[in-house]
Formats: sequence, structure tokens, C-alpha cells
Amino acid sequence: MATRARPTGRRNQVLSREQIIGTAVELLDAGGEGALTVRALTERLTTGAGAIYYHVGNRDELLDTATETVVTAALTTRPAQTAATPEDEIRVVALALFDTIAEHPWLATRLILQIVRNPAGPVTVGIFERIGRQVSALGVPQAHWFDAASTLVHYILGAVGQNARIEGDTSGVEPHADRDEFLGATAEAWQALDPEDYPFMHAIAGRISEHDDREQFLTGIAVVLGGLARLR
Amino acid sequence: MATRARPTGRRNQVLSREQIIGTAVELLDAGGEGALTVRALTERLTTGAGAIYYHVGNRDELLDTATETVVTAALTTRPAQTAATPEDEIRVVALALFDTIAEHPWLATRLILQIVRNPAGPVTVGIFERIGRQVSALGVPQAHWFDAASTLVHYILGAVGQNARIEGDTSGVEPHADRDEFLGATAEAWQALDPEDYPFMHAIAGRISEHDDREQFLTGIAVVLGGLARLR
DNA sequence: ACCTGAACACCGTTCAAGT
DNA sequence: ACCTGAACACCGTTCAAGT
Repeated sequence: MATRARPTGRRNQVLSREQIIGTAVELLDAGGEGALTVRALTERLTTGAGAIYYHVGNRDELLDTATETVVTAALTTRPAQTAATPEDEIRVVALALFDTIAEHPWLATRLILQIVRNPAGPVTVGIFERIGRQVSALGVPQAHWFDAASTLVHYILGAVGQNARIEGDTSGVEPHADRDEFLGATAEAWQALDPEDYPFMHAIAGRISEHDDREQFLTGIAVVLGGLARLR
Repeated sequence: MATRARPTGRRNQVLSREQIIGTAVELLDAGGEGALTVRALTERLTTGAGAIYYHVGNRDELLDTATETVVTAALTTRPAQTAATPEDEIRVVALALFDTIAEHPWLATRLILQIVRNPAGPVTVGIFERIGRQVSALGVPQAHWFDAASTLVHYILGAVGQNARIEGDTSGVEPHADRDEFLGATAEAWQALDPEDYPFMHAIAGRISEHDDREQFLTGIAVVLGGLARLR
């Protein structure tokens, strides 16, 4: 009888939301947050600004969606699959986040923003759920589940943020040499501090060059896991 | 004989670096990072853009200096002074950072940036030194000082970042009511999750409204401190 | 030495107009 | 429904010119 609007009335969609998000991640990986401009997007995708805004709302939303996509993918991919103990599974999740941020340094800042502003979003919920289940498997009484999971997540976020590379570096030009140089300069600066005013920094200055971020991260996880016994 | 340049050849300085930093902090406190524009600064200080750049280099440097100023002040001010044990002193430092970020939410992001990019700067060094001394007083063997201090600092940064208010809120209009509403909405969203897919989030949803950020933070500190026994 | 303020290049976002 | 692209308001930064 009456004319119904076609359920899928699309005519000629050549640009998709997924495409935009994908290119956004590329731009972010290549040059950090500053490299994600609407104009850079329109050039790579050969469209106009309006087309972008038709699909994504605004730049901040795009940044959030990119974060969501990358983090969710990292948490969903089942790596070794064989997580024997709750402790192991927590390490697997933590390292997945660690490695993801190493690949996408812009995530460090964005991850924190997500969790602060959007605690009901898939990123926050995904991380908490994944960690939280292991907390309960660990034998922490339910009354302390929230505190225990929070402590783990907060430690992971703080540590993982530290691993992020320096922003604005022009893509990966000898990242390793840069890093050694950077650590060396830091060690030197710590060494140069007045031992009277900074006895501790002076004492640990030597350790910084030989330390391994990933190992230190795992040590930290072990410390927190050990401390959770307090809540039992 | 020869004409020497006057050692202090200033003629009519009416604008100081300190003044600029002070107004920058005001703008940041009032409206977050987006509110710190060179134009807003020139208006408040009734000068031109050039005057700002004569004193501070650029916006990013100003942001770093503002961070430095606020954090250093927070760490320097001796609060109760009576820190009986190393554990107490760690709590004092941690809470000082916690409260400072509550007052200056824009610090959350900036603090992490500082520590990542400028590990030899006064902020990183100040926090590490303060925490590190207590780690050694705690009886952690020197070989583990760096790991122990890192774990504490990373936890503190991760947790403290969570406490930051939502950015861009128009100054403090009933911040408490906003916060209750925010937590309530979060609890509801967690409650609404499918209990099959998110058993943990569902289980802790009730706790979020009754929980106290500061107390939870202290619980986390206690967990990490407890875990440090592992390194002894 | 310190400051002015116009000028420049570059942003994010909107919107009338097209198909 | 989906896209174009000019236009707008607003950025950070520079720099010749003033005192």
C-alpha cells in the first residue's frame, strides 16, 4: 500500500568508517597525534572534509575510535592460548598492552583519557574484565575484587605509558640507536646530579643503561601480584 | 679601556617569565589544556604574542614549565612533616601527587609526558628521589632499588591519572554532584552489561558508587608496598 | 633588552550545493 | 544517502619595527 523507505537505501558509498579509522591509525603510527589532521585524511583518502565528518563526528571521536579498535584487537587476539595460571594470564594481558603501546606510542596518552572519561566504554570494560576474572581466580575475596583489579590496572597503565616512545619523531629512523643514546644521556644526567642532594638517583644511575623495560615491567607485575596476598 | 656590555642591561622589563607561567596555570586550571592559548595569555597579560615568545620559547615548553612549577611546589611543601616510617613517607608523597592532580586535572596527561620525554628533568628526578630514598630505607637491597622505585612510581602515576576530572568542563560548577552522577551512570552501564560475557564487571558494578578514590589509592599503595617484600 | 602587532601557514568544523 | 569543497573562526609562531 504505502511507500516504505528502502531499508538499505544506500546509493554509492565509496568511503567507509572502517577505512577512515584504518588510515587514521596509519597516520598516528607514522607521526603521532599531531599527524592526524582532517586534511591529511582527505588527501590520503582523496575526499573532502565533509565526507570525513559524515562518517565520524569529529576528530576527538575518531581518536577514541582508533584507540578502541587497536586496543580491542590486541585484547581479543589469543596469543599463546596456554595460560596455565591466573598469574600467567595476567602477564599475557599486561604484555599484550605493553607491546601494543610500543607499536602505537600515541596510545599511551589516549588509553588513559579513554579510561578516565569513558569507564563504561569497551576499552575500560575489556581490560577490567580480562584482569578481573583472574583476580577472582587468584582467590581474592569478592569484597576486594574492585580494589585488586584497580591496583593491577593502574600499575599496568602507569608502567605501559612509560614505554611509549617520544612523540613527533619522524617515523622509525633507527629507533634502537636513538633509544640507546637516549638512555645513555639519561644515565649521564643522573650521574651528574649532586650526590648530596640526590643520593638515590646517583646510586641507580648505573642501572638504567643495563635495564630492560619489559623485564622491569614483569618484575613490577610480580610485585603487585605478591602484594595481592594482603587482600586474601 | 674598552666598552663593556652592561652585566644587567635591562631597561624596562614589565613582563616576567614567572608571570606568564602563573597565568598559564590559571588558564589551565580554569579550562584544561585547550584553554591555554597564546591569545588568551596576551589578553590576560595585555601584551602581544611576541612578548610571550620572548620569554618562553613556545607553547609546549610553557606547558612543561607549568607542570614543573606545580609539581615541584607540591613535592617541596612539607605537609605534616611527621612521617614516622618509610611507608608513611611514601604515602605522604603519593597523596601529595594525588591531591595536586585533583586540583590541576590537566597535570595527569602532562605528568606522564614529562616523565617519558624528560627523565632527567626536575619532575622525574624529584619524584624518583623522594620515593627511592624510602625504598632503600625499607630494606630493599640495592640491586632492586631501581625496580622497586619504578614499580611504586608507575603505580602512583597510573592511579593518579585516573583521578583526573573530565577535561573541558566549564570550571567548577557543582563538581561533586557531577561526580556522583558520573559514577552512578558508570555503575548503571556496568550493571547493564551481559552477565554471561562480563561476569566480573557485573559483580563489581555495585562497588563503584560506594568506593572512595583516595582510599582505593591507599589500598593500592599498601598492596605494592606489601609486594616489595618479594624483593628483599 | 624588551615589547608590539600585523602577517603567515595551518588547524577543525560547517554547510550550501551537488549527485 | 553520500559526498564536494569553499568558507569561517581560531590556532601557534615569526618578524620587522619600535622604544
